[in-house]
Amino acid sequence: MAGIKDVAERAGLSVATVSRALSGKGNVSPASRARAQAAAADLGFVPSYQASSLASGRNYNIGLVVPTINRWYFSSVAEGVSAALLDAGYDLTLYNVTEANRRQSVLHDFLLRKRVDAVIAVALALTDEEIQQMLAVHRPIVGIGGALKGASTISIDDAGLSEAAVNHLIQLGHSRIAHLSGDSVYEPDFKIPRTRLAGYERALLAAGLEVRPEWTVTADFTIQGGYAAARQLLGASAERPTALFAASDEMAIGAILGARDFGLRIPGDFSVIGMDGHELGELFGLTTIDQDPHGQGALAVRLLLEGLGGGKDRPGIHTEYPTRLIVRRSTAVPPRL
Amino acid sequence: MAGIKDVAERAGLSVATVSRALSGKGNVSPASRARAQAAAADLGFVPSYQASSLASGRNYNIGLVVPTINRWYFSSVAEGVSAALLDAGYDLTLYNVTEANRRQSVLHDFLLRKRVDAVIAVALALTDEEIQQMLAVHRPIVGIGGALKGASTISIDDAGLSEAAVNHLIQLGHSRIAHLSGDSVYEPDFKIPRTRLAGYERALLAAGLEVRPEWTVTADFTIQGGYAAARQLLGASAERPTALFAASDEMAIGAILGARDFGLRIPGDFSVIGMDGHELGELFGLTTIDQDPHGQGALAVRLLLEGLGGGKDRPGIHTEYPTRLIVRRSTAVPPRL
DNA sequence: CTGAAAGCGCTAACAT
DNA sequence: ATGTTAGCGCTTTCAG
Repeated sequence: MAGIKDVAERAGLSVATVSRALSGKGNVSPASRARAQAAAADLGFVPSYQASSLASGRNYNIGLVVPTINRWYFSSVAEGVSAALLDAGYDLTLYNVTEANRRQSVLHDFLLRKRVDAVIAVALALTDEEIQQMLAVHRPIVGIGGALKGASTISIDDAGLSEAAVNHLIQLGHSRIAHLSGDSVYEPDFKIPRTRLAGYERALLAAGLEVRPEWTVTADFTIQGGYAAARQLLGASAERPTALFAASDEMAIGAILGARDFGLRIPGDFSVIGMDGHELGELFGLTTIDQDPHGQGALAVRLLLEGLGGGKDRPGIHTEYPTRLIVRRSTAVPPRL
Repeated sequence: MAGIKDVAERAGLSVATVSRALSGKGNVSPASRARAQAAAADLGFVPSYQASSLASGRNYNIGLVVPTINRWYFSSVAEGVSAALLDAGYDLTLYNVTEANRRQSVLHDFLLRKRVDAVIAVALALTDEEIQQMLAVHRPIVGIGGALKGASTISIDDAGLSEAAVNHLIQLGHSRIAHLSGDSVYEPDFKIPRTRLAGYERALLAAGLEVRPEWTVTADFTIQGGYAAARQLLGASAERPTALFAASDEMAIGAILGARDFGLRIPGDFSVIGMDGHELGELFGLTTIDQDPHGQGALAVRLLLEGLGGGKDRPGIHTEYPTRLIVRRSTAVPPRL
């Protein structure tokens, strides 16, 4: 295990110069730099992160906190974060927090222990105190998918986009529009399902359409859940809706599958619009609103890195991430009665 | 930022005693321990990881290397690893290595820099040299999903299980059995697709059935890919197979969808068996071989922790992870001709 | 059982 | 541009 000292010795330089030469910071003559690099290469020198972190206070490591890594949205964000971080030479520490009690420990034991320079929290509402703690020790936070008081956030306009999705259906001529909502048990921290539901209702109301409670069903954000809920909806409603707005693409796909099993043709008999931009949507011809989670992850990293590099402690900024409506084949005019 | 020194002062003890009291190592009188803990709590003391890592050489951090986090298998492994690690008080550093050239840098810059105590590599063939390097600096490795010379590995019997899957079909009476293989472009490091293909061919041969090249098609392990490949198979074959063994559940599901679009009924007209144990399999009634990636991830952590704790530098051990055939509704006797 | 002191390997003033 | 010198905050001999 060659240390910087060995390198210095071999290069005939001081450790300080070697450190500067290797890190690129500070003034070093080209000649010394070359000698340092050569010596380091010869010895297979690899600097110790802990030592340099301890000495400098920087970690080159950011923490990513997600409720699960197993759902498309979250793994897409993670991939975006990971790629951006790798490019920047940072490590990514993954905190897959599940139960409520574990959150405590994660935040306290890990994040606060200055192992990470910053935190990206996805769909996780931190308390004001937690945020203040992090910020107090100079650890920037960016939240994806919801408001985080005092921290920077990236999110989409859930209510507005839901409204737009429903309006797409209304413009096609639908008036019997159901909603497949997400169960907040599975999204405990943010009220995304509720916000999307609110957008749905607002669009209906704005168009003078009735909000029928029996046309709002709930599932767990998965294909399986969407399938079951859609069957319930289609099988139990006295009057069947002609269109459905699902709060996630996974549930939308489940609904398409469920509707098919009921002998309904998409979109001839039943239109479905989703939300997220899931890659599987293409296969099902799913009309959806693409929110590019990969890009959101990359943006979070950029914000953080700029904040880290620029140094200013400006208060959190909020970014509304751009989305786009992708019209495919799962939505069309309602069937003639 | 209270340090251990402040705690020591407040507790009226030396830093050494506080360190021992808080870490639980070494002999400390109950009274001192209590005082140290109280003082630490009062001050909100949180030990610095880098400082203790630097001093002790231990990191409480393991690296997980995956080719992608976006596919069910890998995110399931990651979740298993993450949960087990959290329980043990370890951090998880995620290395999502994609292109070949990045691998170099990941291994060198990150893994070797003693940031991690050990590495779990999923479906990633490390070179002998890479393994030796890691082992040389006392960093255990466990590989999941393939052989890693010198390191410990966890894998399933790909060839044997594929054979079993095909035999399931043969026993049902099928003789025209196709194979949906994985494209090794997407699995560059291990020859899993080839191994599964070999098992398929072996089973056919053992049963005296002909291996027809046109009945082996290839996709990228995804649902979309499986869908397209299955349509190709079903649409192009002069003589249509009555059953299909897919090298992943995702592709199997795609194939079911593709077959449905061809008007085939599963399993009446066409049987499909997959491999992996994807949670979506249930919805499609997919017969499959469950390999429990979550459990494999947890096991990898256990192996590592035991190795780390026990200390012995025994040579890598190989574990064959148990699997089970789950017979659902996608396989049945072949149609009468 | 406890304390003093010597580092862990590097970075960052501060001199030169 | 380069070297010297303190630490970063903790763990760990080594004495007592």
